[in-house]
Amino acid sequence: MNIGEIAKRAGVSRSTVSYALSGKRPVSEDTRQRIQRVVDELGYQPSASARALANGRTNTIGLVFPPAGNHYTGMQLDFIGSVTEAAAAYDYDVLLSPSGVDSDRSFQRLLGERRVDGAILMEIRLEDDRLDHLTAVGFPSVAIGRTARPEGSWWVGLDHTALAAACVHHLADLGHRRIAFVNRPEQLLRAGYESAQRGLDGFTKAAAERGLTVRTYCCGDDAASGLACLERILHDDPATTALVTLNEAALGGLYRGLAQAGRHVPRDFSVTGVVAGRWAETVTPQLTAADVPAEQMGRLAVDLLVERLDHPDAPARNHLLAPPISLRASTAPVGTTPADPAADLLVPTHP
Amino acid sequence: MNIGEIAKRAGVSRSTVSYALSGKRPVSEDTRQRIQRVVDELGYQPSASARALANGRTNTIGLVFPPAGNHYTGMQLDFIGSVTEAAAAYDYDVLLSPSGVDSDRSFQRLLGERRVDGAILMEIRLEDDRLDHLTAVGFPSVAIGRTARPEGSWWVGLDHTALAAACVHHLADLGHRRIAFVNRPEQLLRAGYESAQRGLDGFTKAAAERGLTVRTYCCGDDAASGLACLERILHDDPATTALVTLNEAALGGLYRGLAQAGRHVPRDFSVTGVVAGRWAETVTPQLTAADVPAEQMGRLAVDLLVERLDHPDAPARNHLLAPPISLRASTAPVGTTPADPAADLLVPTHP
DNA sequence: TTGAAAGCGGTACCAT
DNA sequence: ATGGTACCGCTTTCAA
Repeated sequence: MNIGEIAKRAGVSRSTVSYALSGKRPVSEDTRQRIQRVVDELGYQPSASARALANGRTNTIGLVFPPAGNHYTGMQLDFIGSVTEAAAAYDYDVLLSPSGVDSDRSFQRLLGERRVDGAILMEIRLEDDRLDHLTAVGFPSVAIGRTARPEGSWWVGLDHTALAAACVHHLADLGHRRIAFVNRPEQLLRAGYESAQRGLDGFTKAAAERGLTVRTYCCGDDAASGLACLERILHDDPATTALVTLNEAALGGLYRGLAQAGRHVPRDFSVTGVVAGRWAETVTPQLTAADVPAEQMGRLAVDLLVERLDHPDAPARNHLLAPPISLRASTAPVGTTPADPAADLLVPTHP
Repeated sequence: MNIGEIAKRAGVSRSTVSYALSGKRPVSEDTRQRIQRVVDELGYQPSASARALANGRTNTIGLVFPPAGNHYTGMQLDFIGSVTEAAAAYDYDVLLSPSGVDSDRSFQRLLGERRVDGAILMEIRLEDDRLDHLTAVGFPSVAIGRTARPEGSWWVGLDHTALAAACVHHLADLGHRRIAFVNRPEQLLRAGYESAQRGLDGFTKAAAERGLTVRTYCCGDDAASGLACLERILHDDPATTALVTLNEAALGGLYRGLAQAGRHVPRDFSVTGVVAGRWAETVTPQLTAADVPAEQMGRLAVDLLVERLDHPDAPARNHLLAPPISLRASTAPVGTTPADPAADLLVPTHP
């Protein structure tokens, strides 16, 4: 079923069908209706490939993210969801590309074979060869995250430095003096992941400013690593009373480690960090955290990209977000005394 | 940069370039190398649209899942990840389509505009108009889940009936007599979602078989709903000692509800269900559950689809999985006495 | 207001 | 072993 068939049945030329459907040229109401009737009857829809070939646009955007091995974090997945739905609202489809670096086959296909009109990149590194490549060839793209020199480029990012610092100040204000930092995996930190790097930076500086005693840790993206990490923290400095984490996937393990060590949250130990909101609410006690507005960020990234696609020489735009800390139940003043016996939980040495 | 340009520079015809690159016709080693050199020099890659138009294949598969509002469950997201990576291994790209029903624009585009060679569908309903449509038009697809009449079609599914029943038997064996069932949201159950329907069925029958007293609940896909649901459970029958859940997203809320009600897991209350493994391990205590092998299922679905695409008249194949219950820490014999004082936790009325 | 025809960039058949 | 060319299905310019 192609446009020629429709033309024949409607007794008009192929171009007229094309124009009737696209509205790019006036068509007499009479023939327009005749064509529409045939189209409806046969359920005709133009071939995406043919159209893409003819006018050089695929109406598809690429979503690039590192292959996560087995596990994506909740945050990454929230991005995928929100980008997909925001794109659907513009009638764009989303093509997934699990590519951590420039040279990944999937990334090459996306660009080289012109499968997409533009791309959204997740998990940005401070020096990101994928972005360098895209910028070099002038390919329309928007980053979720900032490189080391984000000026003049398109992105929507989180102010990880400020967020981590805010967590430190929150804990310091509560009287905590010895706190730990639980980062993403060491491999990612070393690769220069923006959130890991800037987060660590913000944490370290704020802690120095407040004169706190700190230790920083890298931690695998899973519960087991979180548990192990927490054991190291308490082993290295049993007097630690709080931690800040960027590692959402490890959160469950951190909590379990605290429970196993007999530290009650938040009475004996405070936990906070930067985590997507709805995941912060699944743990008990609910996590006091700077909520990553993944939904909003995905939508903004799509808005930006669509704008850029519609106006090829529009000046670069971006959004830097710094959501406030949502106070929930995982932080408390250091050295709180139990308010009632019921709070006296998880303490192994109990008469 | 197109194939004509390459041909010109290499001093051969366009067809020779095409054959040299595809290997579908012998080309003298000499010219092949000459062509390859030009290709490498110019970084030529054939246009996906043109190729798709010419040979009728896009080398893309569609992944169809319901628009989830804001929240995808961990399981859904594991599917997306595993399907994408499995597809990448076959050099297929994945196009996302957030479509719950046949009539969604995105679904229409996928099929009508022939954007993909085949599709994988998630969140199957017992009567699924999307699948009916696909089958009717003979479009290659594989379902993750089974309809009411799965014979002769392509799918990879979970034996939800058996899984829910296994959970019941596990609890009954531990001595539990009054148990609750926490299902997916009512709207999904009524829409005929396979897991919700078959799971409920399996639970109900197994409970009857064991002569248990049960209540069944629908519950929203989020922590707050889980908390509310648990409160209802204990309100409706305070003597309830265990629950089975299919609702992964509510799990955190269920746990919190139990803690708030002063029920210690697993001493006072056992929790089990059907949940993706890595999410079962993030909660404390870790959930004893039938682990949904999302990673494996995604891979199998892609394998099946690729096989179907390569052999258009291969007979339908499928995989029905019934993973065993992984014993972790959230279930225990009913009425267990604390082994040591440390276990004496979360009980409000404590001297 | 409409039609004819030249691309878009490949593939593959038919020749040589 | 290689070249010429029709064709995939749609868009758009040029003409009428």
